[in-house]
This record gives sequence, structure tokens and C-alpha cells, in this order.
Amino acid sequence: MTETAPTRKQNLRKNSLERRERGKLELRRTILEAAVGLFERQGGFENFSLRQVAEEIGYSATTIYLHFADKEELIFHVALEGFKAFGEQLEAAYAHSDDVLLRLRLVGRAYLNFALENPIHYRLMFMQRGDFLERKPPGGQVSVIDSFGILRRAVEAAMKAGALDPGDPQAVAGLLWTHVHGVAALHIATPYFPKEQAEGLFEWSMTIAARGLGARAL
Amino acid sequence: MTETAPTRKQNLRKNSLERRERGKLELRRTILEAAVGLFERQGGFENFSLRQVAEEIGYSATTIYLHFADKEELIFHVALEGFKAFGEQLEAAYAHSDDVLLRLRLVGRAYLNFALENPIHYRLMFMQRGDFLERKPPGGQVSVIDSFGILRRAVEAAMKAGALDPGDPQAVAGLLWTHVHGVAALHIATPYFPKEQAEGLFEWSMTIAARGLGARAL
Amino acid sequence: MTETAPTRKQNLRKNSLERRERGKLELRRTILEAAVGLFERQGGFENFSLRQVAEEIGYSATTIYLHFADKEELIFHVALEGFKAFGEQLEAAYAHSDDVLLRLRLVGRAYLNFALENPIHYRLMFMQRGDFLERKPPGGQVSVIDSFGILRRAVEAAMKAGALDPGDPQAVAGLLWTHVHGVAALHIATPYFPKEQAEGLFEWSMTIAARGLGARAL
Amino acid sequence: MTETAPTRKQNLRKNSLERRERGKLELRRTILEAAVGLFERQGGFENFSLRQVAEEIGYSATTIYLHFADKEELIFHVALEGFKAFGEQLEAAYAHSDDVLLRLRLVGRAYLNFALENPIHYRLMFMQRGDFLERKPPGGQVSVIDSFGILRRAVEAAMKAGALDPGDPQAVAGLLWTHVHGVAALHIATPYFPKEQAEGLFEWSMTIAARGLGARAL
DNA sequence: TATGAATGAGTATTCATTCAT
DNA sequence: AATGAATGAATACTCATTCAT
Repeated sequence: MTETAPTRKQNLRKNSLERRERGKLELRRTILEAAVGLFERQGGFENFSLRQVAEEIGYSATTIYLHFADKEELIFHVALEGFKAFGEQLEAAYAHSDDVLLRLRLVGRAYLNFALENPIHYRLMFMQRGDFLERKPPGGQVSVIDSFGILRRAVEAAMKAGALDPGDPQAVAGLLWTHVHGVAALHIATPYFPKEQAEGLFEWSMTIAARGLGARAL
Repeated sequence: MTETAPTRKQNLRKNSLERRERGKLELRRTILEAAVGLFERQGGFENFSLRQVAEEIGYSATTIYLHFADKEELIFHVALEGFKAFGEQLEAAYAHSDDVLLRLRLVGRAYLNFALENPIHYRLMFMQRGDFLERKPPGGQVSVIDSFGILRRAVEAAMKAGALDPGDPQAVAGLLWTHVHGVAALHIATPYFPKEQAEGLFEWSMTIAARGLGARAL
Repeated sequence: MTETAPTRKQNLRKNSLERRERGKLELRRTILEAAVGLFERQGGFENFSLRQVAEEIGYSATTIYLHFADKEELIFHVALEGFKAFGEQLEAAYAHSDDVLLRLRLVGRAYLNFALENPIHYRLMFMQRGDFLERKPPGGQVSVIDSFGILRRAVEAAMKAGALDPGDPQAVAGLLWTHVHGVAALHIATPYFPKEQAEGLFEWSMTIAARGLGARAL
Repeated sequence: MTETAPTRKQNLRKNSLERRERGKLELRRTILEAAVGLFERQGGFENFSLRQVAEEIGYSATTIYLHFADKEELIFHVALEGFKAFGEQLEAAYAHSDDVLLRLRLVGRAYLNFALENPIHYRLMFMQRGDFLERKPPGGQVSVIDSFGILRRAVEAAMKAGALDPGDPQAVAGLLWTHVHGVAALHIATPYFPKEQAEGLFEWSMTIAARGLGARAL
């Protein structure tokens, strides 16, 4: 026997019942997570809709507007969450060692890992909505792109310590960025660079760059 | 056997056919170009609609379906045009010199140039619709991704000539690809790598890579 | 002075005004009724469109989706309403007499009456969308086709009471069904069996069948 | 590798090539047959389109208009073909025996067989487009519904021969029609009367009717 | 804080039909 | 007899958003 198709409203009501049993996560978070989930299932933020988010979390579509001004803002905040996690992971890698060269490598590796583990976020942040990089985050949060500063600081330190040839740290950091991004972006966007291969290329790339930049030791 | 001169009517018919052929080609092209224009103005193919294309070129929406099976097909053919031009430019660069190392550099440079000059196409081809890379083009055209083969051949030749350390040409080509793509993609997607800077980074990157890969001469 | 046909939007606006004056009939019902009306005017559900329904009731097309998942669902629910009324009328006829043979006749007559009075519904239910007969109605409602059970029960009772020759009640009920349906369906689908004639044929058919099935009395 | 979706026109061209190899059936016939094929595949004439027909037979859509005034006419002629075959099969059955009662049964059986074997046509002719029954066929063809006359003649003959009680042959024929149609129509429109069961019910029905109408012998 | 009702705008796509050739 | 180009109208359906409660 064929089933009867449920109205959107009916779907909503069903999930609305379920929702109370889920721990009382702050609604804002719930929305963001649902959005990410949808991005994942649909392979991008292009085709997701606020209604789907609402339906999924068991709230009315209107409710989302109580937490985000509009669709764009919701997407932006998904990106923001990404930038936050991204920054934290880079920071953690930075803090992990005192060896200036190893540290550089670890930061690079953390960058790649983020891309491998959060392709949806990475794509959104660095491949599709580059404009977010310069959008001012609300409430005096630290500027988004400052995550990049970590890389620069690592380069700077390496130069100061004499482990890299002297030069413009900003420029060198930029160079390294393009190398890591190249691997990450092709891994995400094409079928030709699966995980292991991407990791291998990253290591290789770093080695070559280190040599090219005058690294005393690997 | 009589070789009769063509009658007026025959001439007419012939030219009429030619005109229509031409006209048809032109419309197809017009559509493709209008699509690219829309991609540009809207910053991506996500939000473009066939209706807009139609409106822009002054045809009814229906007419587009006489030339493309559906929206997806139109987008795919925009990408195809890109792949064609891309391949030709790489090929031209390859043919430009006999010096294996210089040739490698020229091919890389042609790659970057394509990205700088056709950001819309590049984005579509390599950043958003990587799946097109494996889609079979219609009418027995050469496979899309074979453009990449040019790079591999250039590496191969350089190795054979002893200008690069021996190794797996495919892998080395892949490495170079990530380097160029890194610059190109960040240039396109973020505000941080304007043209001049991108070009500078590319040169620098190539130099470092050359050294790292054992290039005898620069 | 040209009398231009009113656009969709104009119609909509006009009807939209009217609608507030209609008592607050539940919208869902209004939609269903409008649909039936359209079926009637267009001689079938094939060429009716949700937009027309919307226009007719003075709501936007979108609104319909708040009450029905899609077009198919709306049609199905029109049929469901039919099945409900149909079942009730058969049930009422069944309850009307204790004479097992008379009762059988009354049930048959109720069946025919339903078809005569609700040709649109009948056509939909039994002539065009027979698949609905096996579609599970929503919300645990009794299965659609169980209306047929009434007929079977009536036959069964008549057999038990010895008023009909013993036999398979299901089969006999099926036979009677084909007889009544034959009259009803030809009445609805062709111009050859107007009401009175259909009623006459039904009586005649029942008489013959009764005799053929061993009815003790007429 | 995914395939590229073909334009409608491309499909057409392909089939257009194939078509010359098919024997040079008269185009008109080809169209009619293609239409029936489409009805079959789509389970009804509601959703079929002239373009599909054209595409299928490898002619341009326009060509169809050279043979049929419009869609409606094409459908009508499909029905006409049905009526022709129907009439012929009934006629053949009529001619098959001299026993007036057996002949009656054979005609009935031929009727049922037509429905079982050509459900698409039967549905169109007797369940959906009853108006065709009274539409004048073009070119002085014999009126469509005259097929029904065969049944009436058979009844008449039986009465004259004293094999049936005297009465109005037209009315009796009508009664028999409803009986056969009831079985046929429920077989086609619902899942409850598969072939064997329909055949059984038909025989049973005829037997009962014969007895009810005073048949001297079975 | 949350919701239900409602809508205007927009989307891809299909179709029957016409016209000039 | 056949075709290609073209179109206007229509359809189902989705979405972001607003407003009154």
C-alpha cells in the first residue's frame, strides 16, 4: 500500500514533538548545527533552505528569524563557527612545540587537517564565500582572517631564530598558504586527490618549500 | 555528363541553409556567452536562471531548450568551452619552446594566465564543478581532463632530458598543479591575492619547486 | 471600448475580497470543494490545476500547499471524501431494513444512487483512479475499500437466512458489484443511459440476478 | 562517467535516421501506432504529447499536423481505430455460429476479449471519452456506435427464433451491455478482477442473464 | 520566545501550435 | 510532404519573508 505524502506542516509537527527530548541545547546552536548538517547532505550551501532547517529541528520557519536576520546571516555564522574552530586548531598546533621549524610544519598540517575533516566548512570559508573573510564579525569578535596571523607569526619566529632565510614574513606566509590551499582545494573540488595522496603532496610540498626558503634543517 | 551551373534557386537554397547554420551556431554561442555574463554579474552559476538568460538575449525561455537539453547541460557546456580554450592555451605554450625547463614554466604560466583572465570559467571548472572533469563530453570529443596530460608530458620530457631529477612524472605534475592552483584559486576566491601578487607568488613558487625537484638550470 | 479579459491576478484579487465574507469555512474544505467544482466543469481531474483552484477560492497558489502536500494528495483527498460518503450511504441503506433480500436491494440501490448523484466522485473513485482503492488513508482511517465489505455482509446474511442459495458470498458480492457498476459506469461515461433508464436497468438486473441466485422471494 | 543529456532535437535526429529502415508503413498509421504505444507506456492518453510521438517516430512535430488537425483529432482517430477493430471482432463472432444463443454468447465473449486485450483502447472508448461514441467519424464511415447494433441484432434473432422471451431487443441488448461492461471496466480500473476472475464472472453473468431472459437452452 | 497563515516572486520545464521555407 | 525556429501559456512546486497573534 502506498503511503500518503505528509504536508510540510505535518513533518514539522512530528519533529517538534521529538525536539523536547533532545537536551536543551541553545536554540541558536541547534540551528547552526542543523544548517551544517544540511550543507553536508546536500553537498553545499547553495541548495539549502531555511524551511528545511526549521523542519529538521522542529521549530517553525519563523523562529529562525528570531535568531538570524536572514538566510545570508545564518550562512555567515556557519562560516564564523568554521573560522573559530579553524583558528583554535591552528593556535593549538602553534602551541604544541617550541621548535620553530617543526611548529611551522605543525601549523600547516593543522590547516590541511581542518580542510580534510571539514570540507563543507572549508569550501564555504575559502572557496566560495571569500567575501566573508573581510566581513566584520558582530560584537567585536576578533577579525576573521587573523587566523592567518598565526602562520605569519610562525614564519616570523623561524626567521628571527635564523631557521629560515630572512625576508618578508607576510610574503612567505602567503606563499605557504597557496601551497597548502592548493592541495586542500583540489582535494575537495576534484576526484583526483584523495586523502592519502593529499597528505603526501602536502609533506612533499613543505619539504621543498623549506629547502627553497633556506631552512637549516628539515 | 553535364556540368550545369547552379540555378538561382539552388544558390538561394544553399545560402539559406548556410545562413541558418550560421545563425544557429550564433544563437548557441550567444546563449553561452550570455550565461557567462550572468555568472559574472551574479558571482557564480548558483543563482542564475534560464529565464534571465532568455531575457538577456531577447529570446523566449523556451528557445533555450532548442539548444540545450536543460539547465545543467547549459552550464556543462559553458565549462566545456572553458576546457577547450584552456587546453588550447596550454598546448600553445607547450609548443612555444624546445627548452624543456622553460617549456614547463611557460605551461604553468599559461595555466595561471587562463585563471587570471577567465576567473568565471576557472571557478566553474576547477573550484565548483569538479565533477565535470569526469563527465563525458558529447560527440567523441577528447576527454576534458586530458589538458592535464600536457603538464605531465612537459615534466616527462624534462626528466628524460635530465633537466629534472628522475621520478614519477605524474606525481610531479600533480605537485605542480597544486602549486599553481593554490595561487589561482586564492586569487579568485579571496581579496588577498591581486593579479600582480599572484603572478609574483607563481614565479617564486616555480623557482622553489624547480630547485626542489633538482632542476639543473633555472 | 475594449472589454479585456481579466488576468489571473485580477480574478484572484476579486475572489480574495469575496472570501472574507464567506463564513470562515475551514479552508481545507473550501479547497476540496473547489477542486470538485473544477473537476465538474472540466470533465475530469486530468486538466485541473492547483493554480485554478487557488484562483477560484481567492487564495494564493502557495496556500494550498499548507493543506495538501501536493496535487496528487489533493486529488486523493477528494476521493477519500467520496469514499467516506459512499461508505456512510451504503451503511445507512444496510441499517434500513431487516429483510435480508430487501436489504440487499437497498444497498445496491444506495450504490447506484451515489453514482447518479456524485458522478464526479464516482468516476474518480472507480473509473479513473482505481489505485486509490488500495492506497492507505492517513491517520489510521478505516481502509477505503472496506465499503465493499457491506455488500459482502449483506450477501452473507441472505445466504445464512436461506434467502439465497448457499455459495461464496465474496464471489456473489463481486458479481453484483459488476452489475451495478456496469450500469453506473455506462451512465456516467456515455450518453446512452440517462438516469431513468439506468434506474430501470438496475431494477431489472437485480431481479434477474436474484432469480439466478436462487432468491426465494423477490 | 556520466553521460551528457541529449536535446530533444538530438533524440529526434537519431530516430529519424532509424526510421527509413522500418518498412514504409503509411505515415498516418505509424503515427497512430506510436500514439497507442505511448498510451500504453504511460497508462493513458492524459499525459501523452505530440512531441513525444514525433520524437518516437523520427518525424518533426510539425509533420503530425499534416495528418491530424490537432491533438484531439489524433486521439479521436486512435479511438476510431479501436472502434473499427472492435466492430470487426464482434462481427466475426457473430458470423461464427448459426445457433442464436451460442452466437449471443460468442458476441459477448468477443466484447470481453477486446477489453482484456486492448485495455488502453477500451478505456479510451468506453470509460473516458464516451463523447467519441457520438462524434461523427469523417468521410462517411459507418457510425461508431453501430458496433452496438451487432449485439442488438443477435438479441433480435434469438427472440425471433423463440430462444429468448419476446421483448424489446434494444433494451435487452442494453442490459447485456451493462453486464459485460461492468466486468470489463472493473477489470481495467481496479486491482480486484484479474483476467481469470473476470472471465469467470462473465460466464456466470451470462448464464444467469440467459435464465432470467427465458433462454430455452443454455 | 514562538508560531500559523499567507503570499509574491521565482524556478525549471513541457506543450500545442504557428509560420516561413 | 516535411521541417526548423520560435513562442505564449501553462504547470507544479519552492522559497524567503512578513504580519498579526
